[in-house]
Amino acid sequence: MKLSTRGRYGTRVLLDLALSGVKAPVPLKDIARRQQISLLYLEHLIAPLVAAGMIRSTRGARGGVRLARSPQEIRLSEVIGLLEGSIVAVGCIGDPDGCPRSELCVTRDIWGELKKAMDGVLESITLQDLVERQKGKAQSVEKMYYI
Amino acid sequence: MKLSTRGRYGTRVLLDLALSGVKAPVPLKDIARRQQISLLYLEHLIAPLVAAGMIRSTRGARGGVRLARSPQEIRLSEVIGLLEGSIVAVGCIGDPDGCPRSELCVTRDIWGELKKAMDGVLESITLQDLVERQKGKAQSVEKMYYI
DNA sequence: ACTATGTTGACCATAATGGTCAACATAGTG
DNA sequence: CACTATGTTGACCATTATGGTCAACATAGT
Repeated sequence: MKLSTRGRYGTRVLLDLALSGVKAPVPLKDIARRQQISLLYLEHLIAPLVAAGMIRSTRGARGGVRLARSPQEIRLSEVIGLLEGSIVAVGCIGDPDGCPRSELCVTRDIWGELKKAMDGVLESITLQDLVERQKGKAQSVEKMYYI
Repeated sequence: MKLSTRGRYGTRVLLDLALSGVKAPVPLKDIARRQQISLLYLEHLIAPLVAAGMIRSTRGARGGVRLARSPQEIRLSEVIGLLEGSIVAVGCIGDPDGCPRSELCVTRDIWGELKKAMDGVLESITLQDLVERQKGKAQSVEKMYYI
């Protein structure tokens, strides 16, 4: 049970975009270099984000990608949902008819609670939160170097 | 990102053992039949649980497996940990030197929080809790049939 | 026209998942 | 003692997910 690179890379890519703060399209090449992700892989990574209208892309020279919404309006739950599929995606949840003992099944309830706990965490964090945390961290590191 | 059958089957097997409440060894064959799990797969499933001393096995005729501890003392966090490995097992967590930017990485923190949330849920549930929930459910279903 | 980008679908290597098989070890039973 | 019912172990296998690459293409600037 683990988070794959998709969710992690994707989140970093979005944070990269949010931090740069520019409105102009950012070439994937730049993001790939900064985040140390293969460009070829990155192209596939962002496809679901583009499809979902979370980022907008521009082709051609001076093209690239940019956030389609403000960072306050992008929740990690949505990001992870797009890139990893449903968290704790147990077959018997969501498809109640899949399991004949769904009514009686206690363990099923547990996986549901687990999912809810994770959703809660991710729902509560927006891209803007990440940006602020990042800025805070960078600052404290700077201070450390001064001392 | 999903829970595999290992964690789910394993939990059901333990619940099965706890519900039967017998001290005598229960043959894997019986558990496999009740839980609809292939016997051959089940044998492999329980290996880590035996190795960890959560269940005890007896070979030979009239052998089988039984809980090595009381259900109050078995937490789901431990079960899932044994069967699925660490939840949200992101490489960069646990191995702080793996990632050069671990100090600065904000997303890393998020995965840590996610893990904590899940651990919290699983830590709080013991096998005994499952037993009681199950009994409650069975009862309410009975009532439904009476009406 | 040319070049710099993103898009798409095919392809591939590796590992994880879910499962089976066969050989073996061990404990009871007749 | 022979036999049978169990659990143990390691090899094996098919399918899918993961992580990635390649090549052909579409499109927008210069």
